[in-house]
Amino acid sequence: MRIRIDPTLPTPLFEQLASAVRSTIIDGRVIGGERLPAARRLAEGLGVNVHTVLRGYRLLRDEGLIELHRGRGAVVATRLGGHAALAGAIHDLVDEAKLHDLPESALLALVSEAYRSAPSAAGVLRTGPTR
Amino acid sequence: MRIRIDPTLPTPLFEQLASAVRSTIIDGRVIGGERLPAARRLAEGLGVNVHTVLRGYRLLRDEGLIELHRGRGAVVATRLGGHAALAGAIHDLVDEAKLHDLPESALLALVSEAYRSAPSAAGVLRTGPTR
DNA sequence: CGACTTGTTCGAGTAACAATAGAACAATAG
DNA sequence: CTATTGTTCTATTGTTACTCGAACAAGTCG
Repeated sequence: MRIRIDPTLPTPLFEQLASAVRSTIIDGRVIGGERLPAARRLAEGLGVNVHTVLRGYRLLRDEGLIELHRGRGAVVATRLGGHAALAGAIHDLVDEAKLHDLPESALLALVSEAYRSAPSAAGVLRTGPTR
Repeated sequence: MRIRIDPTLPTPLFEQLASAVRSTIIDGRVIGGERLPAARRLAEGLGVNVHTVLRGYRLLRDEGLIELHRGRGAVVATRLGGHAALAGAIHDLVDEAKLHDLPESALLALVSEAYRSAPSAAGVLRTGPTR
């Protein structure tokens, strides 16, 4: 896994780090259970503070993509298969958006709003007879 | 067209305003060529500064959704059809994301990264056993 | 023309946040 | 036990974002 971080970009460092790792997980380039580098070591390698790396890791943990354990480090969550359809849906959407010359910011805003107004997965998954 | 903004939310006011107007346009609840309220008047009605409203308008203008003209006001851009496929793609993606229990923040990050499929560089990360 | 409307630009102040740093702590591995 | 690794706490620094006031410029309309 190769991660690129650019301090000159407006995007926060911890977010760049999280995005890079997230992509490798969603794309299936790392398998569940695989161990990520220790925060202190990675921080040194990237030339950033340990807290910055840990913040990125914590972000991914909150998203359910990795697990953090003291003494054991950061581990890619198992039971993460089937993201292929997700990656495909994302690709389709981006294609459609660029077809309409819709800027990234507008696309994100629309997705965000759709996410909030959509029913939760749990609700869709059946909760007994509807009438 | 009813617009509601909440100063207590972490989302910037101008962004809340832009999102509200954007939705009404994408959903087709306002027709192309239709005129939006003048910034000063809308600002007074919402209890915010004129700049806040104008910044929201400017955001939509940069997205190509409206046009701004001095003396004439803000007008919904014509030639905005064909967003149906876009709305569909968004819906599909959100469904898929919720099926995987993927949080909104993670979804937005993935879409964002997919949109600009040309990252920049500096820094390396290796996976596998941490020696 | 001339008064009015409307968006634009300049400048500024406050708040929020990112990033860094040091230290001590708790759980896990070997 | 010893070393590793994430967690928590406090603190500082620099930068950015948001909101706002006032003056300006371009257009509209009688």
